[in-house]
Amino acid sequence: MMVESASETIRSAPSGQNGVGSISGQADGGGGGAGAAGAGGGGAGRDSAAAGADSNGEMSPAELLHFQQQQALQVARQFLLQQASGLSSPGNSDSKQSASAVQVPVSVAMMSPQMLAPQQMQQILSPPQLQALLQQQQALMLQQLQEYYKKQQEQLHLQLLTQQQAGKQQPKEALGNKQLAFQQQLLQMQQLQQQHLLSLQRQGLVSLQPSQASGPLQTLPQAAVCPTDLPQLWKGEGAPGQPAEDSVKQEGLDLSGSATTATSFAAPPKVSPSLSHHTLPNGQPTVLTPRRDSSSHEETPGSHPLYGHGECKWPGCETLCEDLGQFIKHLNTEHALDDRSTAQCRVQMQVVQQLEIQLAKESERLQAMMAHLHMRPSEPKPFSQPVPVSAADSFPDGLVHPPTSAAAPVTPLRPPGLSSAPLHSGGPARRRSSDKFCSPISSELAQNHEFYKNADVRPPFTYASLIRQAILETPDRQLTLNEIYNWFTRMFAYFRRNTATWKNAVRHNLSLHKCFVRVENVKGAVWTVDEREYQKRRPPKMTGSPTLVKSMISGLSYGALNASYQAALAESSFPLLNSPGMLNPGSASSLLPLSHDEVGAPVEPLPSNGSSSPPRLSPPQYSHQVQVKEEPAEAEEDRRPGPPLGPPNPSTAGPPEDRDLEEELPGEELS
DNA sequence: AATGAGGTAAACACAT
DNA sequence: TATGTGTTTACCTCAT
Repeated sequence: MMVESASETIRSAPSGQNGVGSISGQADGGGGGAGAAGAGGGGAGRDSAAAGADSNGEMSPAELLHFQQQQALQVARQFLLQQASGLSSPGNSDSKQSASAVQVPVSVAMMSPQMLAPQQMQQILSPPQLQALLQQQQALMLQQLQEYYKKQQEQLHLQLLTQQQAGKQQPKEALGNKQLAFQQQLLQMQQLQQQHLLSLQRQGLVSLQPSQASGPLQTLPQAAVCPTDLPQLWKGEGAPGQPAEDSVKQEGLDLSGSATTATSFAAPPKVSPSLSHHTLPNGQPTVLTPRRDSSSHEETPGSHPLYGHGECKWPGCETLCEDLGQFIKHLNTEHALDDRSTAQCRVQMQVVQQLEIQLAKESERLQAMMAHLHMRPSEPKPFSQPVPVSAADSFPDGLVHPPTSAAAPVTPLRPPGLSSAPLHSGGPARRRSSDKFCSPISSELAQNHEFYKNADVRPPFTYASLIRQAILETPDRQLTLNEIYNWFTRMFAYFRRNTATWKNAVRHNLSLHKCFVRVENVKGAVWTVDEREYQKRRPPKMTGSPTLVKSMISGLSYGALNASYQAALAESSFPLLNSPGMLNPGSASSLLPLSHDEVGAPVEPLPSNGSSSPPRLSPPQYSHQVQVKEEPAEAEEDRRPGPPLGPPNPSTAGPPEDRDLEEELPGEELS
């Protein structure tokens, strides 16, 4: 016990909330503080947990692997986007085309999580956010890598030139037809490098000695960074000197390493939100230094996919151009429609194809890995839950889980539904606010089921809402404490650790909230949910909400969310799957965008009293609940002392289904 | 600044 | 006695 609690303490520290405050950086500037604060207070013997408080997020090897896989995939995707967009643009030089392109949702930057510890980030960010963040980070990384590659290319170029034309070598401009061949080779080389990079990243474990390289790939060691090396990239250069050490150190994939990794993502260059990402029309995020930022901003309107950072982005060309006009000129002269350009274009095409193939493979691999690594938790336990084990996959609510895993290999990375809540709240996702605003827990869960199941991310729901969800998912609406625990661990990777902490929290919540009713059962005590009480506890304020929703969304959009992204957010945010009949998350979300909130809003709000029962909910059910609670005296009794109610409870016997529906709608929605 | 909600830690009682 | 379960209290953070 002692041990456990001790470790718990350590772990819990990070979760503590010094959310935004801790600027000191991951490891823990905050940790100590938080710990101290937390422990310090109480008069009673709180032994200071402060001592060991170390916020290092811990990742098991499996988790780390998963994480790295995700990164690799993201990188690949990014590459594809970039390559693809780069490919498409060459033809026309007019800036309008820039509009095309895929957007990389990166706006989350504003959250400037840079200084947060991994754990904190997880708490603060929702899966979608994390994902966006990851993308952002990877975009940055890519940028770095690309620049690196370019430099390497240039070097190679020069080498070749010097070798073959011993004499005056004019930079790239002077490239003649002869150089064409070289250039193509270079491009292919680049392609190889990229692929290699991907695979290396995938493996994560690979570390290369800077010196061992030979030939054109010489650069790989530095370029081929495993996630843990990223910080170096961000810092500037591949620091040829360190790689050996770092790689060795990180090869171990120990916890600290993983923590570092996570952190590294969180602590990218300190780019101000506005600067941090610029998503070029071609979907290529550009990392802008403050200095350039301004200029790029100006350019943005008339930017060109092949133009960024004041230089030509044409493969192998880094010609500096003062402005877009000059660039256009350059483009027309240097990269006009000729053999060379078409050849390069062809190469680029191949690169894209290769990457696509690579991506597919990687995706497949990831899927397999995840299936292997995370299956365990979801596997039926000997435990035998009174309820359908299937619960994990089919929510009673009638929610249908998106065929995520099967269809989208990357699912874990991109939870289908972007929960707006977290974005909105900006603070710890679990905060009450999030609880209220976020999409219905059931739908959120349904949509991100796989994600939460596999990613060690703290779900943006309150314990109360989670407990409720767990209970409601069962056919008979009741669970023993242990079953609740199991549900938590089964559904959320996050709760597979820190057990003492969250279990305590669960118990605490069960006892604390009136909405949870303990019922004596034959086998022992089971917990049920008093929906009415649950509804009650929601503050009235949220009621109106259209405004809130809007503000929320606008808040979300804050940065530079493009319309589509916002729309997506809006959609996913309020997928009220309400209509009892059709609870198809997918369809629901797609069908009801913003309007939902309105629908949902009214429902939720009704905190005041029974009246609350959301219009369309099945009143009967509520009445049920009401009855239980109706009698203050009895209710009370019911509750705590838990006078053995014969049949666990009304809800059970009767109309589970109805309840489901209704609950889903009103309750969670709002919450 | 006050208040409420939620999270965490811990003490304590009770049952197995 | 060791554990698990429940309850309660205290303190903290955050949002309103």
